[in-house]
Amino acid sequence: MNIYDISEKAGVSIATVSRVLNGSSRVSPKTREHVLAVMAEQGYVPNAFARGLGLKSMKTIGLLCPNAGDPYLALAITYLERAFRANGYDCLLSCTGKARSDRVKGVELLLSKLVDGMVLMGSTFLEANESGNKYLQNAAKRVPLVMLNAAYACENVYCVVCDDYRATMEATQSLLDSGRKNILYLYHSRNASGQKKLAGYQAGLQSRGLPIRDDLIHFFAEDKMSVPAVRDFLLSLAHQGLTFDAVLSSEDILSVGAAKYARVSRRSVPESLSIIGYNNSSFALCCEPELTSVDNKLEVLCNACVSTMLSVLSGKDAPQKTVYHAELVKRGSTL
Amino acid sequence: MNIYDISEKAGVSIATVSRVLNGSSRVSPKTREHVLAVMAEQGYVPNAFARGLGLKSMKTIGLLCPNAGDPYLALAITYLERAFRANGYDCLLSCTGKARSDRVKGVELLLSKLVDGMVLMGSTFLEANESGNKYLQNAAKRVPLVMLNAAYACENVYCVVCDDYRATMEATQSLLDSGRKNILYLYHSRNASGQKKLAGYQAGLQSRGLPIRDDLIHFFAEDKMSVPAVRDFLLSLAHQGLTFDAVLSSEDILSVGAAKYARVSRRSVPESLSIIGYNNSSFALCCEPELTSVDNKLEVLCNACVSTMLSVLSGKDAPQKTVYHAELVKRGSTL
DNA sequence: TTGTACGCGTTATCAC
DNA sequence: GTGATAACGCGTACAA
Repeated sequence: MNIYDISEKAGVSIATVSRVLNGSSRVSPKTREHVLAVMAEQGYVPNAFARGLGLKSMKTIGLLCPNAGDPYLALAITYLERAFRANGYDCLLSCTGKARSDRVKGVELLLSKLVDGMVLMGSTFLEANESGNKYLQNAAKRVPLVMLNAAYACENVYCVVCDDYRATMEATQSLLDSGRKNILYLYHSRNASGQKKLAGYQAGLQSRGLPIRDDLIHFFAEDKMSVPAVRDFLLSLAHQGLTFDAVLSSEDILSVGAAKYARVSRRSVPESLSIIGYNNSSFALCCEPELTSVDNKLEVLCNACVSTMLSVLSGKDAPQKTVYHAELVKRGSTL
Repeated sequence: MNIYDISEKAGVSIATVSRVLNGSSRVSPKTREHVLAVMAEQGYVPNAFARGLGLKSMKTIGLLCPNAGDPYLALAITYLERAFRANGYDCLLSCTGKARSDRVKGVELLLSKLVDGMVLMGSTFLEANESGNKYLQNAAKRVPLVMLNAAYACENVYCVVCDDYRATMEATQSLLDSGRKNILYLYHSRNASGQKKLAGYQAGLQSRGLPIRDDLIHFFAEDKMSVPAVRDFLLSLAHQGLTFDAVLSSEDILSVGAAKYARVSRRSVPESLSIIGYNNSSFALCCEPELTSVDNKLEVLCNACVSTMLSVLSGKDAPQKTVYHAELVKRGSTL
């Protein structure tokens, strides 16, 4: 069942059928009705490949993420997909993993599928050295790129970020201003966003005249980022004699580990230990008391990604960079 | 840069270029080398739409899920996408929500994009009445359907499920055999899978000669399925005088709520209250003690979905239904 | 307002 | 082995 069959059964040319199909202007209401009736009767659906061939687009967006199993990124996928779909675009998903070669391959694969644009989720896709981002520059020559939570200045690359630096700085200041002296900082990623968060923590300390102490800053590799692992690690830290009265982390799950440490070692939260998480996820609600957490407005960011992309695709100009401010959601784990 | 350009620069016909491209049969090693060299030099990538038009396939699988924000489904997406990609297929994601009309639309939209097959995640896509599943039957006439965690007997529909019934039955028996008398059952979904779990719980009770008590069975709507909400609900139940010494749930997060209830009301786990969750997710590790949980082997199920789909697509015959057995992972929340 | 004819970039079927 | 050439199904100038 193709456009020729319809044109024949309807007694018109394929051009007319095509016009009806594309809601195009000049078709007499009468023939339009008739053609539509025939199409409905025959259950006709235009061939997407042929259409794509002609239009050079199948209205598809590539979604790249290092790992869709991460609840945070999973949420982002939901938000992005929903918004794109509402605007007539489908999403091709590509979970590349973090290995550089796989990420590059993922980008190329999506390009080879002729997506209209790509959204790159998280700053994992950014390399420290400029030459490492050559693959992004090349991709941007073919389709618009929108980066979520990553900042990269480049032609045809648009960035939507939350101000992680300011967020952790303010969280740190909030802890200090409530009387805390020794804030443990736990983080799980050294990518650009992870570095910003760390820098914000350090800036927060310095803004109150406190030194940056390496013994209060700890990194967790991905496979070590489980609640029990963090709990045990903090237990060992305390056992070694390290003193701390607050924990700030780059991920709620790390802070849940801290809460667990507190319970096991009978330290009361928030009286003896303040805890702040990041992402304001369901995990923040798992603890007793519930965790104060930085809400980085994921849904807002995602919607901004989509509307930016749509603007670019429709030829309108869009902001190269959009920055939102995170919000500290205060709950029972802080004074 | 298309196949004509390459053929011209290489001094061969497009037929030969096409043969080289498809690793196809009889091409002299010499010309093959030459053509490959020209393609590499020109950075030629064949047009996916044109290829799709000819082959009637773009090697794309449609992934349908009611809600990718659900960590469980998010994980499933990761597993499925990874396995399909490893086999040369891309995934078109469609998060439809649970409304019936949207689900039907989602299926139709993927069909209109000419996917090679579809994976439907969760039994949300199954209706109770047979006529409600007409849309699945129709879809199955066009492409193979694989259902994850849903059983539906129909031509060209393949199902991969975990035996939820047996899983909750065994979990229930395990609780009873450890001396528990009054098991609270909390669930969050009334779809086919949710009904199986509930039935398993009931069967477990009856297998030990206990009655099914409606006052011990409670449903949580999606928006009520948060840790604090469950905690508060259990507090109110206890306040009303209901006695229970164990909680079994259809979702880890519900059980986390139960753990929180226990802490707030100073009931010790597992001495005074046993708790079992479902899915064996990260949430099960958030509590102190960690939760015993039913591991329904999601990754195994997903891989089975993919290999089933690949078999069908390659013309081999595949099992109409594949059933796996869940495993009760015992942790500190049970005796 | 409607129809004709060509282009889009491949794959596949023939001949040679 | 290799090369013409016809599909594949649709969009769209251009003509009528």
